[in-house]
This record gives sequence, C-alpha cells and structure tokens, in this order.
Amino acid sequence: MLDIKLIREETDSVNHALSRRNADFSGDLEKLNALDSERRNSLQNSENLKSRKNKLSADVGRLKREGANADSEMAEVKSINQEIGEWDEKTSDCENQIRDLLLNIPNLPDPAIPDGRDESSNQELRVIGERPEFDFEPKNHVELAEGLGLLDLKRAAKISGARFAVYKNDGARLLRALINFMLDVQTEENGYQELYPPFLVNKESMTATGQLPKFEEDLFVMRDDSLYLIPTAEVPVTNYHRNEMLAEDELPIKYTAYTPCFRREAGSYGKDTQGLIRQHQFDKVELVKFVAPEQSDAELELLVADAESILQKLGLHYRVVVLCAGDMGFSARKTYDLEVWLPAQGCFREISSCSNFGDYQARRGNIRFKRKTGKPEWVHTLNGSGLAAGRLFVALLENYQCADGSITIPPALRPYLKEREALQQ
RNA sequence: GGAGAGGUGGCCGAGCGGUUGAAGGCGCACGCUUGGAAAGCGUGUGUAGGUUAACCCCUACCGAGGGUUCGAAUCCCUCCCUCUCCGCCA
Repeated sequence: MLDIKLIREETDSVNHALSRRNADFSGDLEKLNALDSERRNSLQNSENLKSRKNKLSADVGRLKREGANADSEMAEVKSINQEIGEWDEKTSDCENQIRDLLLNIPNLPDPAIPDGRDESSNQELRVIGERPEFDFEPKNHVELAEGLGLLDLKRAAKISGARFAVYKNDGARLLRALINFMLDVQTEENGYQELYPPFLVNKESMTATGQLPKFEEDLFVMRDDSLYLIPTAEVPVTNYHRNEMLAEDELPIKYTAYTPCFRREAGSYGKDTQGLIRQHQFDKVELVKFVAPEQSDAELELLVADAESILQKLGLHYRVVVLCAGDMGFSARKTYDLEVWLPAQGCFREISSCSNFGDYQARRGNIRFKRKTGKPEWVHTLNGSGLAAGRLFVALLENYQCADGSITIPPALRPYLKEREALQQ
C-alpha cells in the first residue's frame, strides 16, 4: 500500500512511477486526493465538536458532584452527538473509499530498473555455467520421466484433473531429496530459520502480501471457511510478523519454508500444458526476509545469491535477469528472476523470482520495527524462491540425461539419494 | 461439538461509570554516583490521525464491531482469538 501522504505531496512523481507499469492511475490519484481532503475536513469538524462535548461532559460531572443542575449541558451534548455522528459517517466513508483505492494500486517500481512493457525488455545481467552439450537428441522431462517411471500424469488427471502430477518411486524420492537438500543449504549454510507454516490462510494474510483484493481469481478458495490455499509460502511466512513491532537488533530476520503452492492458473490455458512446468500444485522452498529500510537493496543481492547457490551446487546452467517495470509483480519494487537452462526447450525458464517489496507489504500488513532511539518505522520485506522444486526436477532430468535415458545424479544430491550416482531403469 | 476462564502500553500487571492515556513493575533513554562496572538514586519514555515552520494544542485507541449513558477500559450485545476441562479424532 502506498502512503496517502506521499500521494498528496508528490502526486506527479507517484503518477510517473506508476505509469512505468503500463497502466494509468492518474484518475485514481486525483480521486484519492479529493477524498483525502474531504476526509480531513470532516474529521476536523468532528474533532472540534468532540472537544466541545468532552468539556461539557466534564462539566456535568462536576456540577452533579456539587449538587447543581446540569440539564442544559446534557441537552447540548445530546444535540452535538447527532452532528458528530454525521461527520464521522462521512469520515469513515472517505476512509473506506481511500483504502479500497489504495489496495488496488501497485507498488512503485525502483527508479533503477529498466523501462519496458513486457518480458522482452527484461535485462540479462549474467550467465553462469556452461550450456551442456549432447551428442544425441536430448529428450524432454516428460519422455525421460516416463522412461524411468518417475511420474504418472495420466492417473493424476484422473484423480484431480489437468495440471496435476503424481510423483512415483524414484521420482517421489528425487523430489523429496531436492526439497531436503534446499532446506539444508538455506538453514545450515545461508543462515535462514526454518518454518513449516499453514497452507491455508485467511483473507487478511492474502491482503497484506498483495494477492487480495485484486487477484482472487488466481487463488483456490475454500467454499465454507473463507480460507485460501497459499500460492506461495511468501504469504504465510511474511504474515508471520503481521501486526507486530520488531526490535531493530533482531533485523535482518531470515526465514526459509517448504510448502506446496496452489495456483488456479486462470488465463494461462494454452501455456505449458505438457509436463511439470505449469501445475496447479507444485512444491517450493521459499526465502523471506524482514530488514531495515537502508539494508533492503543489499539484502536483495544476498537473497539472490542464496537462491543461486542451489543451482551452482547442482551444476546447472542459468542466467540472472532483472525484470523491467512493466513485467514486475503487483507488490514488488524490484525483481530478479533466475532462469535455468532447459535443453529440450532450448531456452532458459524461470526457476526463481526474488523481489524487494520495500515497505509496501509492511504497510498493508502493519509490520514495523523500532530503532533503539526513535519512532516506529515500516520494515522492508523481501522474498524469493530458493527454489521451485518442480522446475528444478525438470532441469535436473533434462540437463543430466544420458543417451540411454538414465539420469546422472550430481554429487551434491547423492547424500539425499542413498549415494546413488544415477537414476536408471 | 459441550462447559468454564480470559484478551489492558515494547513486555508483565492493576483498574470494573466521571479527577485513567491508563497505578505498579520490567525494559529502554538521559543524568547523578564509580577508577571502571554492577547496584542505587533522579528524570523521562505508547500509537495513530488532525493542525503547525516548529513547539503547543486537539481527537481517537485498553482483542474487533455495535449499543446504553451527558460521560465507558469499566455496563449490555455480536464476532474473533487464547487457555482449562469434557467429547471426537491423525
């Protein structure tokens, strides 16, 4: 949520920043400023009357104690009360409208990120590792998994529908190994505390991180309980500190969490229909940070490095991309994507997205901290995938495939797979 | 699901119709004391909004939302959450 004061005082620069997202919010900003001044006006009227009322009520108390008559004071308060009620109604009406508008306005993009409408303007920052060479035609992960009996997509469709998967035998084992490997690296080497949060969250949590109110159609909703299945661990983990006051010396706070993620994928019907790339349910190890404002830029770089460390340990070829203003998610001010090489597709595919949200989520979720001396301030929140396990599964199969259809297991993963060196028939 | 208890400031905890934004304690900040530290003593210390150049001032806030009253942290209603006991259950 943006600061209404910032909108009031710097309407033009806010408008310009938002326009970089390929959307025109100038009408909303105008409406907000009008509502804001209307609100302050009726608030002022109400407060003046309340002040008068408080004085009168105190007089009544005093007069009654002295045994004097207070009828005229009591009568005046009664009539004032009605007026107060009218102003208060106007005030809260304005406040509600302001809030509704603010909740639907995205974060301001970082001035340093590139302009652009869509992913074609994203900027490649660096490419890491070597593109694997094959002296045979590399298969895609679906063919490989079928050959080795790692997946059962047909039965998954029977059980649940399209975009679901059953991992089976070595496939299930490999998925579990990847999750454990990632959690171990993030907790033991990169200093994250592990959380295992709920997968169903309430409306307030979804609103704080920015999924609601605007993106409800992307979420799975429980019919009878007004709970939502999480689309990412970002939601429960960021909300871990909702409505809290943190201490300066406990920052930065770093959490990692494994959760399944549930997404309706509304509007992506034709895309990635084959295999594991785009599923309604997938697994992910997430990284979340709460930091002081002046640290957040540096902490984003460290977060990306922590996500990258997984790809490096597994010897996968990938690149780092900074998203342009038009391609970035609603709540983010700056986002780096990690894209892993997929030989069968012959391209890089997103396997992690790491973002700095500035104080945007902290405002929505009321997450503050207090410096040793000074007033409460909003924390900055960050998060990133470290990494998406389903897509990592795909990358591993495709990049480590052999001519006979077997999969070489990279050494870093072997302790999690009974020291086996390959998956084969 | 049934019965009961409770939710007060960064934390603990009093208050149960007017002088309470809220006693007391802890913590924190500053000062005194000390060779230094601890202890001790003193002073200060909630949040949000409005207004202001700033100080001041005003308003609201004692889980949330309504109600009663001239006046509510205190009384009433609804909801949420926590705890205890019973039931059910992986």
